[in-house]
Amino acid sequence: MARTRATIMDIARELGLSKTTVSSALGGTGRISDEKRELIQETADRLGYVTNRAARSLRVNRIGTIGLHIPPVARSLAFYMDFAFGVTEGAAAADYDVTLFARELTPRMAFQVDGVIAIDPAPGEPLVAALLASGIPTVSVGRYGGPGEERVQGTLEAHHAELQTQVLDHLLARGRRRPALLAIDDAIGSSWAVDTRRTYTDWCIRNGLEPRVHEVGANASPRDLVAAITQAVDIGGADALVCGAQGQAAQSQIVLESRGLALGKDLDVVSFAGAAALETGNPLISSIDLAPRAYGKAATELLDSIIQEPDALPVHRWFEGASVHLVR
Amino acid sequence: MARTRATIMDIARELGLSKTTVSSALGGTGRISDEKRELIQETADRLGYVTNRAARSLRVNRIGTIGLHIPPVARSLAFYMDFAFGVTEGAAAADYDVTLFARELTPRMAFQVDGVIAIDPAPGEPLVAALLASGIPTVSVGRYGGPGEERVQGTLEAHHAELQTQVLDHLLARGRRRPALLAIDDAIGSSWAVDTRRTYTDWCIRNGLEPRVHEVGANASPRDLVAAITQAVDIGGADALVCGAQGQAAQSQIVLESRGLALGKDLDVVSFAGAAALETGNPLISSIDLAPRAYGKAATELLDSIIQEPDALPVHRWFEGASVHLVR
DNA sequence: ACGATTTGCGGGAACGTTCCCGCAAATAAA
DNA sequence: TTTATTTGCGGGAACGTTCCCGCAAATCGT
Repeated sequence: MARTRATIMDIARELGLSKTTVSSALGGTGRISDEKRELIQETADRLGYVTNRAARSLRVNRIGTIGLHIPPVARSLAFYMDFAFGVTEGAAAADYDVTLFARELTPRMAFQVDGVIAIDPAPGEPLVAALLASGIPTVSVGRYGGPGEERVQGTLEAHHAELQTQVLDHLLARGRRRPALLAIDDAIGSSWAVDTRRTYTDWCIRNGLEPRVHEVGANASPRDLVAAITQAVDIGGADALVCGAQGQAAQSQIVLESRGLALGKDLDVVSFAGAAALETGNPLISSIDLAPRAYGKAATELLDSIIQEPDALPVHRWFEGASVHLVR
Repeated sequence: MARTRATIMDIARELGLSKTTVSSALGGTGRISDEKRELIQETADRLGYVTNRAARSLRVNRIGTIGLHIPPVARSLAFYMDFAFGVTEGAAAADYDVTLFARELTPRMAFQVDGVIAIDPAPGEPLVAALLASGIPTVSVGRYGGPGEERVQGTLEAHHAELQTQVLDHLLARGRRRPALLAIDDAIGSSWAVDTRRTYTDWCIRNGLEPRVHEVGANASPRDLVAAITQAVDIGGADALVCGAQGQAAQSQIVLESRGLALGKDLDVVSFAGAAALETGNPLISSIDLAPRAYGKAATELLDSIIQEPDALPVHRWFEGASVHLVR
């Protein structure tokens, strides 16, 4: 069909105007009468004009692409997938492409992006460190605790501590006194994983409860999970399960129910990172909805603002889109 | 650090040559003495030169980006995440970027890519249909059964039927006579889902067994899964569970083991789409490893060849990277 | 009414590549 | 030796934008 796209010159010729006029009309710059601006916009639509990103990139000296780094250990989680789509959504709005960053960083990759979003980076994650060293505008979602942290120009964080405390308080209000945390293995070491553990422990101490932490591992097999649950409930006598990773609360639900235990009565299960159809909206599971899609979009917006203003001081921003869902 | 990248002109000046010479040396075109070619390559590396994709795109009239469409229903599956990384890997090798396609297609998106990969498209998936209508080179991974199918210029398929039959035969060899299929809800309607069901049913009939199909839904909650398993085993008296979706076999494992059933003895569980750490390599679960990463890479290679040769006839290609893992 | 300013628009260059062509020197064919 | 051909390289244009500047006409201030 449309083998060769309409250019700005086609519009100009069609209307007997100059390319400059058309360009500034479309770009919203310069001084142009409203009538002409509308006229130009109209014919642009009619001709199916879409601006040639290569030409623009070349001219304005911007790549038009942002990189997205997802921690290798945890890529399978739905959270990251949703987050990625949130990023692309925000990117499209600001006229960026998104490229996924795989393991190793070739120097060329660093030059092919205007900026990078790293979600839940482990401190010292080699790819991120390399990116930072090359001076590329970088947003860390969750704090990056590794070397070169001072070069991170933007950090986006959710109110994990507050949200988690709300859920824990709710547990307390329901009379639970022996809640156990199914914590993600520390090997990941993301600020989220670290903070979660700390929030839980501090909260326990503050409320005079004994912390019960059980490691599970981000890619835990169902068997590992069962083992951890058994350990927590049978040996530890837990009366509530606080699940860190997405989906683990829902899985715990089956395990416990298959033992004849009733959620909400015999014990409670809550999720710190509720999965869409599994936990969020589950009438028996209190959960935190991290709103990954909006989270990703917010990250892109932050990155974009940093790219626009490269010399600004490092900025820390809070993501306000997360929410808790409490049962009953 | 590197605020402004070295250009081809910088290399030319440094060596007292012309940009043409440098360009063709780097691009491997034209007639150049080997000595000069090496020399140019050397200094290019030394200066950290990396070709400006915008300039190249503009000149050679190619976008340098391919779109990836993942079915909205099933995005959370690890398979698609791995597949996406396989695509980016292959794309990097052929010097493409990858952009994720979200729900709606704005006409501009269609013009911002050289081609599209659609993995497991539902027949009639609106985004894919729109893409096809716009005449963009398109690869369908799994068959696209919808309107405009004749415009699909490349199809990549794995030998699902053969692989699945191997697994089923293995079940038969182990003495199982009442295997039940946990099938993904037909709403998705991808060729994989349809073929799977058909393969199972035909195989049953061929072997004189009664087909037992239980719907589960791609985003089934653990509870739904438990219900299906209960139905299959308790009511249907199944002696083997054939799981369609990734991760369901591993979940079935817990459900069954928590009932005191021994996998491999009392009954068998197999997966038609083994998840990496959960099922593939699980000593109790036979599974098909779809090798999503390699699969994705193969898809990009196919798409690239189509982009190079736009007028070729539609091509169907088999992906040979999948494999089965049989227990014992 | 006359100068100053603003408004509306166009010419041209530049971004970094690739590619077509041209041309001298070297080499081969006669 | 003379004539063809090949080899090695450079000049210049073009891809589609954006942006700086210039300039006439319209509008304003007094």
